[in-house]
Amino acid sequence: MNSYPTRWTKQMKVVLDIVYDGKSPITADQVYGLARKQMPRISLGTVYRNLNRLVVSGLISESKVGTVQCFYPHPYSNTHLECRVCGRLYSVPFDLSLHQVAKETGLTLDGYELRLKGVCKECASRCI
Amino acid sequence: MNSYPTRWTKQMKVVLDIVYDGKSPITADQVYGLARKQMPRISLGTVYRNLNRLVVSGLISESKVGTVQCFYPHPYSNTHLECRVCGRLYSVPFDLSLHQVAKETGLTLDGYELRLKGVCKECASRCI
DNA sequence: CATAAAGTAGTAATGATTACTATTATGAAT
DNA sequence: ATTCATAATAGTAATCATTACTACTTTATG
Repeated sequence: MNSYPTRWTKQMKVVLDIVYDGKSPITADQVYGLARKQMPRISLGTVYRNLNRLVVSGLISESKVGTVQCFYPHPYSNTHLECRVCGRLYSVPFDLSLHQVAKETGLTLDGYELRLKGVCKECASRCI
Repeated sequence: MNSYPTRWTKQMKVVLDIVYDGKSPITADQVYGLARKQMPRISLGTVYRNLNRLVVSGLISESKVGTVQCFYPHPYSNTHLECRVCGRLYSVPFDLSLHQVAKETGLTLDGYELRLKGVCKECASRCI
């Protein structure tokens, strides 16, 4: 599916630096916008290709927020509540012990995404 | 975002029955295919609209598998491993106590999706 | 330097989902 | 039962993130 990087190109370095410099999750399109400032002719396909290669190699991490992929400089875990009524996504302060899960399952893990499905407090209070 | 059903239509009943009768998760497109056998002129948009309304009302559940939405007759929880190298999705026999999570967070929950991020055994053994 | 393979730019295609619009069906009030 | 406002539908077009394709360029290596 994803290919492993074999050559270290200028475009790959630009993409990597942008993800590393970012303080918050960034989308492929945002990386594209920033990359074009340094390298105006870089193409969106190249940005996607390099982001995916960097994920494969473990240099950056990725997770889906809503419908779009977001990229992070480091392994990343999060918990969200997805309200089935309003469809909104809420960040939830809940932590899973990745170490414990890795132990129980015998898997090598970098991070997790926990999507809780239910009804948010606002929608619940409206008695819908 | 999603609208709440106010009228009980034939199309809604057809969609609901198909999801209820299914033994396994079903996509909107599959529901559309089955619905057309009973109601040849039903439109895909109507299938989507009714599926979403049924989710909002809590009569059925939904979760994303890869890039597509899947629908289930009952609240549904699952754990998957997403391999960052090959991109494949593996079902993992790990259960989270939803009751415990609900207690800790104070939320009303129907189910969860836990996406573990790491490297699958096959890719790990290839030493990539 | 030569050369094969990997990467890139630019553009077109994909595919699930949503939006739009004219028409039809529904349910509450008369 | 008939009327009537409005919710829902069919059919089609549009979105939009992501991937695929192709001719050209760059890279690593003998």
